[in-house]
Amino acid sequence: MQHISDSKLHLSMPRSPQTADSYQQGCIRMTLESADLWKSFHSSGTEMIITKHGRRMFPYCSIRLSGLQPFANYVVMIDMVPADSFKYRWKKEQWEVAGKSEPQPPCRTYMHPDSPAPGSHWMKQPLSFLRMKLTNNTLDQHGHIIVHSMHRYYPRFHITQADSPYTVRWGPFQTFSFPETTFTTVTAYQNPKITKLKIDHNPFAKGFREGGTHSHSKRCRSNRSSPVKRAQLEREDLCTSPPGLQRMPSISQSVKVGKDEQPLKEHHLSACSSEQESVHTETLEPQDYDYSCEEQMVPASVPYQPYRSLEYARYPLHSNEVDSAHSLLHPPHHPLSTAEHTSQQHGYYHYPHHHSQAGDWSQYPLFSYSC
DNA sequence: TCTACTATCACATTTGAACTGA
DNA sequence: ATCAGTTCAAATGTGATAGTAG
Repeated sequence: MQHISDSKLHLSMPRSPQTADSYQQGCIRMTLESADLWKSFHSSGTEMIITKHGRRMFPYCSIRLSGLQPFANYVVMIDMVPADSFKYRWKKEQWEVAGKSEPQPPCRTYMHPDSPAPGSHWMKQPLSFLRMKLTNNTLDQHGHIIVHSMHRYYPRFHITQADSPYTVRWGPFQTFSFPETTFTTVTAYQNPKITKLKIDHNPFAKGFREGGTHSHSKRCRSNRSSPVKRAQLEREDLCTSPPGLQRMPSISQSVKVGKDEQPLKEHHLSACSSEQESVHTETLEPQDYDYSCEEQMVPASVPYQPYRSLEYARYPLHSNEVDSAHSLLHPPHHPLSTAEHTSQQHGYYHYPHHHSQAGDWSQYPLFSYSC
């Protein structure tokens, strides 16, 4: 894992003799849009509401890409990675560890609706994952990303050259993540600072807030629409295909930053498929870099850290200790790692972690679902 | 009793079909 | 006939909170 001191990630492209041309000798860059917004949330401890039927993220993931081959097709995906192996609770105005994490829910990967698209398309404008939803319903049938409540996650972006979603699993991946996008999942907001931030920045939040109808005594608990209508809506939602363009105004600001370029550990990639899950494997041989799949992250320079009791003091997370914090926020793992791990027969990745509790997260598929 | 989750509310915003005019 | 721009109804998403479940 490499640490870079800014929000622009910079990756060396794998040089393939078969496909190499002038463009491939460049590098893929990914910039987090709304980095300032993410950081302001992160400084208070970002919380993401999750619901049974799926809830959008706010701030939502939006990135800018460069360094792609203009005429080559790419698929861009996102998934959620546990930031650590703890469960949290909100107590006395702060987050504290409430024990070990729950067993990992079914992992899903959300494919950007434009995928596959040529590099020129991806580089033309920022791409957002506004429509991606998070749910705590492990039986979800809508393809939403499944996460546990009261756990910490961070989004991870994957880019691969592919002409169709069905050939994705055979290609080399480049993986990116941003520490400031780490968040805690909740079913109801805990930190009032986060609530205020969301109301200030999220246009949808104004509707209810400014409506002036907060009195539940006036409310009629009967449904606004009949059960038949509601069921119909749910079916429609099930069939909804993502529209192309987003008209929601962007509040993002691209952050101009440095350009540290760091080669990462090697990943030998192989793949096979099950019904809905693909198997990506790698061997870790630091002497022999491949770059076929790599992940780069940026350390967050933000004061917020969850409170940890003495019981967990051996896993310090302090803003002054960027490296140790980073190893917790972003364990030195990779989705396409450790070929020998037996679980890979079932389509999981092995994540090497610093501490034993992380064993629950050691199996992590890249694709169990795409939407 | 406590904590976490779910359902429900009203309204601003988004979406896309329908319409209009060049 | 086609395209671009406009209008507007329906759909969507939002945070707060009472009720429920464990």
